[in-house]
Amino acid sequence: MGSAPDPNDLTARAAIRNAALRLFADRGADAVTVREIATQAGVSPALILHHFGSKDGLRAEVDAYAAQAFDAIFEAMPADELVEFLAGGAAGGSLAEAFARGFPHGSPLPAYLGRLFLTHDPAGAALFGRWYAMTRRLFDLMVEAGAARPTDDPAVRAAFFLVNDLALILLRTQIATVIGSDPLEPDGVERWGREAGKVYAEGAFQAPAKE
Amino acid sequence: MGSAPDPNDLTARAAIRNAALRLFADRGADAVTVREIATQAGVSPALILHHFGSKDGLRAEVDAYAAQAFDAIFEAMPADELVEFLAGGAAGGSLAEAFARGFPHGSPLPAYLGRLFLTHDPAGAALFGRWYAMTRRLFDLMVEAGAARPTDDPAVRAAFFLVNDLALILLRTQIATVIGSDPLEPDGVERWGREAGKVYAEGAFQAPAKE
DNA sequence: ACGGGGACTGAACACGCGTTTAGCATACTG
DNA sequence: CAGTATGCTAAACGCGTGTTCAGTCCCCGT
Repeated sequence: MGSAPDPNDLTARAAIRNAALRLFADRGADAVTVREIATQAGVSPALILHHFGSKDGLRAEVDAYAAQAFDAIFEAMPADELVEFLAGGAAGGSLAEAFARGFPHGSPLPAYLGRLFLTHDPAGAALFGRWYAMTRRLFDLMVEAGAARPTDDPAVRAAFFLVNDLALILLRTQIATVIGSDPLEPDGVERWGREAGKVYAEGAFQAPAKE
Repeated sequence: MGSAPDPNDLTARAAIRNAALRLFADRGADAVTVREIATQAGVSPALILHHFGSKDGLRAEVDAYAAQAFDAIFEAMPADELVEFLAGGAAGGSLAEAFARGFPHGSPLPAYLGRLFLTHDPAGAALFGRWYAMTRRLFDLMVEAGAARPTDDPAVRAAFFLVNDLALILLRTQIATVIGSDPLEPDGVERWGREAGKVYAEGAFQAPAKE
C-alpha cells in the first residue's frame, strides 16, 4: 500500500515477508509454520509476532505485497501499446509474457498467483476481474482497428483468451515437463508464443482431405 | 482400485470417503480436520481411524478414488471417436466437455483436480502426462486425416490445447462470474464450445484494415 | 553519562490436532 | 446358548501449533 520506498525495508521485517511469500507460494499458508518462516528468515519466531501481530497479520501483509506486484505487471501493459503490438502481427503481449518479463527467474509470485485463484481468495477474484476487463477492452479496440474478427459472444472470447493465458502460469511446471522448456523462461516463451500466435491467427483445424 | 462393486460401499466407510472428498476438494486436505470429516459424515472421529488407519490413509484412499473417476473420464474419450467428431466440424470433444458430461452438478471432482495440479501432487503429474499423451496422439491422427494443419512444434501445440482445456476446469468459478454461465454446465459448455471452436478453426486475429 | 525505547529472544502456555485405548453393542458361528 | 469378530464410540494422551511474556541488547537523543 505504501508508495514511498519504505526505509525499514531490507530489514528483518522484509526478510520475514520474503521468506513467508516464498513458503506460502510453495506450500500454502496453512501448511507453513511460524517457526519455519522464522528459521528461513534467520530470526526468532517471536519476532514475527512482534512485527506482524499474528500469523494472519503476516498473511495479510504478504497478500498485499503480492497484489501490489501483480498490479505493477498490470500497469506495465497499457492497452494502446498492446493493440499496436498485436496488430503488428506478433502474438506476444500476453499476460504470461508480461509475467516472464516482470518476474525474475525463480520468483515465487507465479506460484502465489495460482494459490490465489485456487483458494477462491477474494483478492484473486478481484485480480481476475480487473484482468478480464482489460482483456475485454483490448478486444474491443482490436475489433475497432480491424485487427480481430468480431464475434457475437465477446464476453466468452475475452474469457477464453484470458484463461488460456493464465493456464500457462498455473500449469507451468506440468507444461515444462512435457515440452522440455519452462514456458515462463525465454526459450519457452518463444516456443509457446509462436504456436499460440499461429492458432490464434489462422486456427489449427481444417476440413478433412477429400478422397 | 477394486473393480468389483464393493459390497461394503454405501456404508459408513463410503460416507466418510465422500465427505472427505468434498471437504478436501473445497479447502485442501491439510485444512480439514478429522473431527470435521466425522461430523459431516455423521460418525465419530475414531471410526475414521478405525477404517482408514490414519488421516493419511484416508487421504490416499480419496486420492485413489478420484484418480479412478478421472480415468473413467479418460477412457470414455476414445481417440478414434474423437477424430471423427472433430473432423466432422464440431469443436466439442474437449476434456472440459467430458467433465461436464461425466460429473453431475455439484460434484467435488473438478475442484479436486485443481488441487491435484496446484499442489504438484505426483498423481496430478501422472494424470497430466497421460492426458498430454492422449492429446498428442489425437493431433497426430488429425493431421494424418487432414483435419488439423501440421505444425513444426507439435509438443507445444498439444500442450497448448490441453492446458486451455484444463484452464476451463481450474478457473471455473472465475469464468462463471464474468461470463454469467458456469462453463461446466450445459449452457456454459455450449457458449464456450462455440467460441473456442471458432478460434481453433479459423483464428481470431486478422491483418488490420488498410487505409 | 544516562535514560528510554525499539528490535529481538528463550521459555513457557493454552489449545486443537491426529491418534490410542478400552469398552459397548450387535450379529454371525459352532 | 457361549464365543467371537465387527462396527462403532467416549475419553484421554502426546505433540506441535500460534501466541504471550519477561527480559536482554543496543542505538540514539539529551
